[in-house]
Amino acid sequence: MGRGKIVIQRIDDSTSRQVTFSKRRKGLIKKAKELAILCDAEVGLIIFSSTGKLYDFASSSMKSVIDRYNKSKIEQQQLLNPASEVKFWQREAAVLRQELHALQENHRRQIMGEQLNGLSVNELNSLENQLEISLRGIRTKKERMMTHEIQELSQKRQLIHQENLELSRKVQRFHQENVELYKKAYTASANGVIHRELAAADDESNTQIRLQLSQPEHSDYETPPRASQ
Amino acid sequence: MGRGKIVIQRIDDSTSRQVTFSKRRKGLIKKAKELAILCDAEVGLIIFSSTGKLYDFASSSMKSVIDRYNKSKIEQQQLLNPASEVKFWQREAAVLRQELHALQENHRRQIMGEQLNGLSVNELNSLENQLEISLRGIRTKKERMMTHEIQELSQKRQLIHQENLELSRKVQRFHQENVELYKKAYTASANGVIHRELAAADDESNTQIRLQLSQPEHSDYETPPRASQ
DNA sequence: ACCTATTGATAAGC
DNA sequence: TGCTTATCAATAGGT
Repeated sequence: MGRGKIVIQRIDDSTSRQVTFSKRRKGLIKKAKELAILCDAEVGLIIFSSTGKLYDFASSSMKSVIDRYNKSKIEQQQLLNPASEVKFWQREAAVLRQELHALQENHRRQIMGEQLNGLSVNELNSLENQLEISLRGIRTKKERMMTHEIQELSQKRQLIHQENLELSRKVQRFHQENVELYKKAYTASANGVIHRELAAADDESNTQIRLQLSQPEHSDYETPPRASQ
Repeated sequence: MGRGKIVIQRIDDSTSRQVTFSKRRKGLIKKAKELAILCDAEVGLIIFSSTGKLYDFASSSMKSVIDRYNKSKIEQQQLLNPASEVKFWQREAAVLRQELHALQENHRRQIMGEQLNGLSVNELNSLENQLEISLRGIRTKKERMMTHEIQELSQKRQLIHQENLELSRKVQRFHQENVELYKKAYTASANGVIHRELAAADDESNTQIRLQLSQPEHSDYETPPRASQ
């Protein structure tokens, strides 16, 4: 829809690509909004420009959408083990180990067996080089994977921690409200017995909350991993 | 765009809402695809119908998009937290890589340079062996460190997650108490205006909490934090 | 950023 | 759900 028809393939000219990106991104987000409103749907849209800038829209909140998405996906494929991610990396590590082992085995067979078949020193040399190159490749890959895993774990932990902080705030807010409501109820009502009960429960919760609240603040991550419990 | 103009607000008739949902969902996904292709963008789109059915599109993979989104979001607010753990490990990995590289470089210099100084083949042989032994030692150490780190991160995540669950329960309990207290206050007090305010705030919090509460259930934290081996 | 000719999306109806 | 068509909305190309 425009002055002319266009083919849907990467726009080569960087300028018009950028212009088109702006226009269409705006349109896409508008339509996402409309769909959410018209059809009472929950919609989340994430866009990264080719330059890496993030644009997003969510009818509720992106967190809610992503959580619901993950929940759906997990429900969808309950066939798979819930420990999928760890399992994945375990499998991956096993594959790498095997790969390595096979290579070593191969190597051994080569130099033990075929040496007798009269390979020249040059041939052996190139064989050795080849094997060393692939070994290095495997090591690099393994290292990348582990680094990646560490990063992902850190990120996830960060997310959970943020959630934790939010929950802490929520607890505090509730407690505040609770106290206020209690005052209202207590001053307004003639019956003090029931309320004294509630007040006691409140006090009990209160101390516990203070403990909880102090935790996230002080357990910063750079601290050694020792579980303090 | 259609036989008539429409107002953007929830379509009341359930049938036409469903029909519109089908059409517009299809259109939205098409446009998301086009944007990704035309502008070389990474796009993720998640749609839940009002009946809860999930529809999604991702130009790469949804995992990739969501990970990148989280990364972006964390980076955005990481201006406050420059001493980040991720950065630390990135640095650490870089250091290890350099160490390795330096060693290899050293090795090369040894066998390339000092060979001219008239070392015997036997001497060179033992030198090579020595270097390989120390290399292997470093690799083993590095690997142990990374594995250890992964285990620790998993454990920490698990701990924080448990904290999270407890906080969630606490929030729920508070909310429950809150509701009860509110009832007391409302029935006992003559002044209804102030309390209606409180009740509204309560409702708002309530929905948010439900979202929060539903989360931990579905994330795969129950996964044993144990890294294999 | 703004302007239109033109294409594309879709509301309504079957 | 799919097809058709009149209409409206998005946008390509230009300024």
